[in-house]
Amino acid sequence: MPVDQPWEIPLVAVAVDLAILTVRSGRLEILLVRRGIEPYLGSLALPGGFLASPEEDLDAAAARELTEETGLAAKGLHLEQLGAYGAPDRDPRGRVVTVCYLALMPDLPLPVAGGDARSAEWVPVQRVLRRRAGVAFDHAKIIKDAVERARSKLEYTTLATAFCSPEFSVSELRRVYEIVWGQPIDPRNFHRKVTSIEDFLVPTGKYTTRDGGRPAALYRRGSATLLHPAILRNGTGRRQLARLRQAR
Amino acid sequence: MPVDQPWEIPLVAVAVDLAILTVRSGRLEILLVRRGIEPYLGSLALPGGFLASPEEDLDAAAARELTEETGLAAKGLHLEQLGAYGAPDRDPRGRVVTVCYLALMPDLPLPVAGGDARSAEWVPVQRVLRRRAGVAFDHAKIIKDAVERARSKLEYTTLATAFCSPEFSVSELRRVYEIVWGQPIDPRNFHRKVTSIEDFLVPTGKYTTRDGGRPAALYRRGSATLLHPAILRNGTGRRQLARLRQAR
DNA sequence: CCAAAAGTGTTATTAATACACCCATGC
DNA sequence: GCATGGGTGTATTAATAACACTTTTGG
Repeated sequence: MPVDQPWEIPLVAVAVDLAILTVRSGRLEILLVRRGIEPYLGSLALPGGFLASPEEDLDAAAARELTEETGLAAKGLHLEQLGAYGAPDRDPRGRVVTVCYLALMPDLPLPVAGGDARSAEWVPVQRVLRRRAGVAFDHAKIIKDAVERARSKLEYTTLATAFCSPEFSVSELRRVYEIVWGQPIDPRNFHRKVTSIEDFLVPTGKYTTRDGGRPAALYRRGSATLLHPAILRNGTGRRQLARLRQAR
Repeated sequence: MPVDQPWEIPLVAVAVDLAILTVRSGRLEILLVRRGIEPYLGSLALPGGFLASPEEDLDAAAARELTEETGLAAKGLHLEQLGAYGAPDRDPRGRVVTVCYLALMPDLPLPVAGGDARSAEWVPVQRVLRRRAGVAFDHAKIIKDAVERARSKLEYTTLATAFCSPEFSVSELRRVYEIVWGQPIDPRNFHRKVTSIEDFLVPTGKYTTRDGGRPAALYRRGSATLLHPAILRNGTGRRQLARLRQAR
């Protein structure tokens, strides 16, 4: 915080970037835009931009960008701050500190036509994480952080439902977990677990057969936000670690 | 991220603030400084300051401030980014975005003499959270976030050891949990749990009687950073909730 | 009929909790 | 001796995991 010298304070440009994740065609994907100007012309980058005015709030800027990029009202979508990225050399044009936000959304048909929506496209995060898709600036690191944040929040919050449409079946919810975590989950134990957590899922009374087989009950998000007990990823528990150790 | 107009980009002042927590005299306390200038002259505030130069990295600025305020090398202390705070009206002097960092340290005698170290003092966080101590700017909110971050990280990481001196007993570690979480923990179950987690605590072979009673084995931090299974706070689990519900 | 997915029951193992009890020191 | 805290044992209960089995649809 400000202490003395109200002069010689370096001023920097502040940008707000968005890591918008969705589960689509069986994969975790992120919305990236093709850059139309230098630097990194033609590269993929996170959608975002500088503050629109010196008075714009960071959260408001993130919500504005989200609407601009997806055409959707930010209201109803999950949007949380991921962190600030401010390495001095991260932008060749000069000092830019970016505050990045994480957004989660279901697989919606994007009316990608809004003012700023240039060539936005969904890119599988694996392509970015495995360096198959080069992304501009330090965005690969940001995307890595965003994915890890999403992965860990599925464990102890009800956020997985943010990837689902308003009405979803237990197996659709399970597929979200499986895709985000990249590992299979026992359908039977999962069903029991999520339906027994209070206020996590509220039955709509409706059923669907869109996944084939016996009709599945449809649920809406409940009011719970924290999961107790948590739904833990395999591979991080002690038992799993011991198993891995044994298997060499 | 930068899209078009390389002009008319609002420039803002970027500050780096520190929420330095420690466990001291049986309480969780935070290092605050008494402001010597307007605004909020005379109020308590988080230590911090503007970037020293347009080239300074955010993490480096946080480490520099930490050293300036505590006289301690940032190396060895836990320092992580908490988030960016950028409400447009948070500083009456104009637009300031602050990137806040969380630092945890043991109860060390601070050689508070370093250049910038004005009147730094340890303040019990309860005094701030309960609005007994007015703090400048939006720092009450930042402190609230810092404490909540610390509390939740004790659950699933080995961070509690950051509050302990290099060699500590199990009960000293337990006291950290009890103080940060504000609730008693069964000493016997705690002992068993922490000593059974691999690479959490490494025995030094030494013993101490500084807490009275039978000599306690001294440990150093192990290499583990994540706890599996986690050490869960009471009051958040299902059983506890059910109990509370029953008790009305 | 069969395939496929939904959902229930059962059992074994692991972890959390509560608490009885013994141990090793200072005084 | 006694008080104090360190540390182990054990029984109960809850959560996890593995998997057999039944249900209900589409074709």
